[in-house]
Amino acid sequence: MFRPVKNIRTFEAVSDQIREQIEAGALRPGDKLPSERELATQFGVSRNAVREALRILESAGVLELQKGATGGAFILEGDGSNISQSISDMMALKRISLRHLTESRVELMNVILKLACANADETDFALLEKNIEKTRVAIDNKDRDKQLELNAEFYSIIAQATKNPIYTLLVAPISEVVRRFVKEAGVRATIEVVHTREELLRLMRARDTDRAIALLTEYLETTHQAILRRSPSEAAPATD
Amino acid sequence: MFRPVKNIRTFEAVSDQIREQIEAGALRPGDKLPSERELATQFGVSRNAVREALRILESAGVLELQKGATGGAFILEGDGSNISQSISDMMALKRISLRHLTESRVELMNVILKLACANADETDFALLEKNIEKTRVAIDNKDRDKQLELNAEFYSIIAQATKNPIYTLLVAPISEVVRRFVKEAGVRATIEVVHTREELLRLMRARDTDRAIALLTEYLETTHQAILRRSPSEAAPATD
DNA sequence: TTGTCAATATGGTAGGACCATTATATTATT
DNA sequence: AATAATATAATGGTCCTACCATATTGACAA
Repeated sequence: MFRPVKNIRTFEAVSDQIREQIEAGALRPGDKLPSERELATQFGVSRNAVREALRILESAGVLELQKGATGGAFILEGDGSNISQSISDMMALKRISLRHLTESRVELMNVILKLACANADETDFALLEKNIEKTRVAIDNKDRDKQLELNAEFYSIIAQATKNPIYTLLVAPISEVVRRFVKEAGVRATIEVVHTREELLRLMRARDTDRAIALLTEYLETTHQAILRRSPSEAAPATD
Repeated sequence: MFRPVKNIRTFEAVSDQIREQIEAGALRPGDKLPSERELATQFGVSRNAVREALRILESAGVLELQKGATGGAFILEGDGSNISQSISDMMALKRISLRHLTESRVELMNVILKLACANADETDFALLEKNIEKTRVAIDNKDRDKQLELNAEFYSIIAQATKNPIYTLLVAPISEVVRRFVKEAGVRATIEVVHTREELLRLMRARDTDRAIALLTEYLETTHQAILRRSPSEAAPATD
């Protein structure tokens, strides 16, 4: 029984070491790393290798790179938005069908809404109120991009109300893919969505979990049907 | 009202274009990209920029780089396993706690198990049976790595039984992170897990959704407690 | 046929050069 | 003295060239 020959690449060794420092707590959010040139000499590698390592960590949302005299690599808080990007990537590779998307969206939102009803506080409700109001304006102005953005935000706020950041991470990519479908299909939002969300907010405030779930499920299914009517091509089954 | 000056970096433009090709379906899993040098000339940028773009996509789990004469960048299937690294990062930055992870795991598995009970066919059951049998052997042989691998596979099979690839995508990274914790904590598997899973399989075959969910939830909570007992440091509350 | 070795294409690493941006120090101007 | 303009320096971003390590292929010899 032999051990596999280690084939670690230079830039991996560098990014691993930086990750270790973060895990150990030696590097904390807000900290600044030495410059690329300095890191290169400290690690004894080329600046290229350092750059690729930093690039990985940047795309992972671990740090941020700033230009200029006082620039450099700064450790971030980490909001997980990169995870959403990854899930989006995976969905693109899987060629997710609308049916699969809607099904998981309904199930996920059921769970999230249940937890949100239980854990939401007045801050969350206020955010939802503000979001609904902005949505009303966007619909009046026929600003579709803004409206789609607020749409994703709405579900994101509900996810945050669960007080478990993982749900926020899961919701974002799903909203993103839905947004793509909606945009392609050219589905237009009516003022009804505002009414539905106001009603949903009322039910959440009343902690009426069951009715809230029922309302949201019905609404999501309606959206699903609207997209299907507009773009029958998307009704085709995915590759798996 | 002015438009923001676009400040997109070269390697971002490259990785974005590749991502677009994937989203559009022009690039599919298994496809091979031109060599770095060829891409550099096609994009009209330096090989450095191409490499950084490929590095990002590689770390995102979108593609794989192979050395040698017939090497190159190959588009991957996208199984979501790379996302686990991002989740680990967020946990290192104290944005996600083990409690968060376990809670969402329980909720997610509840949903998945419900759908799996409804949609699983004999093929899925056979896979689960084989997995359980292999787990029994691994435990007898005290092969912990193998056992942890089979553990993740078990949940993956259940996710696939839902016939919705999104769930498979979501389960993989969570299983992976849990695996890491279990390994670090040194939690040992007993033959009991085999019994539990056999019972779960029985319930699934009987389409007894409620009892199946209850059993799995209890088991997952037990696992959570076992990890906490072994590594009290992880019990520390997160920042939010 | 089989094994050996050279050729070749690919990703990985290195080092140097220069550009664009940003903050700071310096100088000139009012 | 206060302010504005300018030079300076540090940093990330980009490009180029060269070379290394690896993996496949094909030629050649045993």
